[in-house]
Amino acid sequence: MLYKVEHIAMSKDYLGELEELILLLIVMLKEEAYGLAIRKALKEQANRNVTIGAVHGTVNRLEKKGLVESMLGGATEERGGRRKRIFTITAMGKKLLQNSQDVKVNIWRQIPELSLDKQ
Amino acid sequence: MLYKVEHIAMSKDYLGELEELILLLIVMLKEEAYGLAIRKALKEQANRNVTIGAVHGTVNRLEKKGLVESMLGGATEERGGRRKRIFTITAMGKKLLQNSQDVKVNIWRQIPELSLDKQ
DNA sequence: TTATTTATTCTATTAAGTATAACAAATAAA
DNA sequence: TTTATTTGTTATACTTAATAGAATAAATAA
Repeated sequence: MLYKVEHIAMSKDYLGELEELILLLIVMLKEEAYGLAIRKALKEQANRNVTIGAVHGTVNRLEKKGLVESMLGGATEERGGRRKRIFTITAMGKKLLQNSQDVKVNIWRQIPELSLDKQ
Repeated sequence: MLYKVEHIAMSKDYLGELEELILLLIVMLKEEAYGLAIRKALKEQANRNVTIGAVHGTVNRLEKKGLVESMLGGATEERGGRRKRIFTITAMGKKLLQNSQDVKVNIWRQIPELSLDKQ
């Protein structure tokens, strides 16, 4: 059968699961918020093993949506390797991140303690 | 070019964004956790307008993963309409839900208040 | 120049999220 | 006892997010 397809392009007003985590980690990591460091933090903080490709895919999406900005780090550090691409959260990113957490905390508050106790 | 595709089927140990929200709402709604009520709660609690198809798609996925169970509600209530399919969270669901929130709360705790203040 | 290190980008694919329409089952009304 | 109305779930088609794995790029060191 046929379906009417009416696609109104607009940026979602909420974050994907990995998007939220990575956005949080970018805030946490500050000046050290770049691809590999984010990947490491995901492992340490969330026990998540994501590939570096997945991390970059996500930060690029976040940047496209205007939730983060990026700039290249200095090249004159005494080490080999390419320059880091440092990410920082934007005002819009902050708002969305705060809201995502608020919504969940609010629901948690409406759940009586016993509901989630281990039997 | 060619890529080796080695698919090891295994259930992820974390929740998608909507999965987490709906799982939380199922706990909150208790005996009233069925499709339409979940949809309504998403609107009220998270300001999310998702279609009923999206809700059922998600709860079915959650059940397939063993994170919720469902059973049909009584039919003898004084109202028309089909019987409700009531969802309850499983022990595994609880564990995952608790962990998802713990991870995020932990990162939030490592972020100095000022990092997210409005300028 | 070549090797090593540190990092990002590209390609292909699966999984999650979504809208819309169709269908099903219960009671109420004709 | 059919038809309407209400309340609900299922099916289909599609877009976006998440992912793995390989390739590429740019910096310093040998």
